[in-house]
Amino acid sequence: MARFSRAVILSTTSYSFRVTGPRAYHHGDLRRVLLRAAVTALDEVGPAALSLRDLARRAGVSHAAPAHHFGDKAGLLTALAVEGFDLLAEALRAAGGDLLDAGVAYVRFAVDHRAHFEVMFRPELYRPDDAAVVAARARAGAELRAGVGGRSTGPAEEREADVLAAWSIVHGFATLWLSGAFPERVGADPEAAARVVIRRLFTSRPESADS
Amino acid sequence: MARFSRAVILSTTSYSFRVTGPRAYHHGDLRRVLLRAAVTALDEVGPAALSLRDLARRAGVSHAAPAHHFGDKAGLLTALAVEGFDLLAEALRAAGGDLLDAGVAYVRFAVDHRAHFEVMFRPELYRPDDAAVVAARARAGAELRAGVGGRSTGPAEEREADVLAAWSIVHGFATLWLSGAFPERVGADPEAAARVVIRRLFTSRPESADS
DNA sequence: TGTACATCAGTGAACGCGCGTTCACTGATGTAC
DNA sequence: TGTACATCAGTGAACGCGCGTTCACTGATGTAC
Repeated sequence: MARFSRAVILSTTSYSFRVTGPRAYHHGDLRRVLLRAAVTALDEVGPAALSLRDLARRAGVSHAAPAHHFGDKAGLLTALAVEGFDLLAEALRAAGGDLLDAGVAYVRFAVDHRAHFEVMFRPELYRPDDAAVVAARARAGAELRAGVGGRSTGPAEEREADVLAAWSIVHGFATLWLSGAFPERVGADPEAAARVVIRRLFTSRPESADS
Repeated sequence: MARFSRAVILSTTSYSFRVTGPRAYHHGDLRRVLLRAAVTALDEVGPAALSLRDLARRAGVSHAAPAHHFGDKAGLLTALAVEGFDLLAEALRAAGGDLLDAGVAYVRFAVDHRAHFEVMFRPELYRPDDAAVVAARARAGAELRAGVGGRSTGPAEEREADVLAAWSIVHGFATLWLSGAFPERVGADPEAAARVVIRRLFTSRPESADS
């Protein structure tokens, strides 16, 4: 488990936090710059209006340069999804094994990394069967199960249902928050609101305990 | 309340179920045919690749015809969102005031009307401030609160949190299901799986009752 | 019943635009000698 | 230390395509008389 978490950290680092890449030829680190530009562009115009030419413009390189690194748009978004799943895995790991903290961390990740989050769960935008994506998604999934199912002592089916319930409630909260679906009275602090909502899980309500 | 539900039915009817429109000039009911074509196109290629010219091709009319009815793509998706919110309101109303039934109905709506569902919660695709959308969204919201908060007897803040929790869990389940994020072992029946997950809400888990 | 007219849904040619893709190229870097 | 060469990230011109938009038009329908 400790070794596994370490692997997650290293992987995340190599995709997102390394300042100087192993191969900085002419530009310096165009691959990373393009990924950053993609995040900005996704935040501004959304996935539908994203184009490689626009990213090249934002990065100050010729329009044909992005193809050298990612091939096409799906290739770029595949790299972004890998980065996102690794960031999520790290966020969940850092939250420890507590259900409430892990849930809040999930919501915080979605709000802080909106572009990554929206790409990750829209597999038609990238290549979900890519080996790096499959591995990164598995790492995030393992952290998710550790954050929720770890405290559960019931039968396997119950633990599985607990994981799905916790995942659903935090994913739904994050998605609805990002889309602006909640009424204003919910407030402006997603983490505080998420905390209140997540507490409703696995906590009985007197008048519905019989159902 | 009975009058309100009636209004929902009428509204839904006018947008979706009326076979002959009030104005069928040359084509017959091009507006409705284009909306149907949009649903098919959204299911096939997603919102990013949707184009008015493609819809015209599918409907067998000239490429300039859709502009007469919807102005632009956002106008068409606004009409689709209205239709979607009314269909959702009706589905929730038909489920009655039971939390579990309403939750399952929400998931069933998302799976059966995937195109509508995906557009509804992506406000950047349409005009969320359009009067018809605001009204339809309010109708669906009222049904949602009736399906969940109606059984709650606690203080207002608790009822509000209950509604957000229930909405989040069913919305998250539907979203994750549609994106194919769940592992295979969850099965192929979304309603059965949703039922198991929704039961976890407001039902205490022995080992976490203290948190 | 018949005619003349107004309405307006839908046509189709034309336009400019941004896109992805191709491909011969340039030139900075790393390395062999 | 210096030179010659191989590598390959990034260039830029060119292309064809589908898009949204415009606009004069066509022709079916409803209605006034």
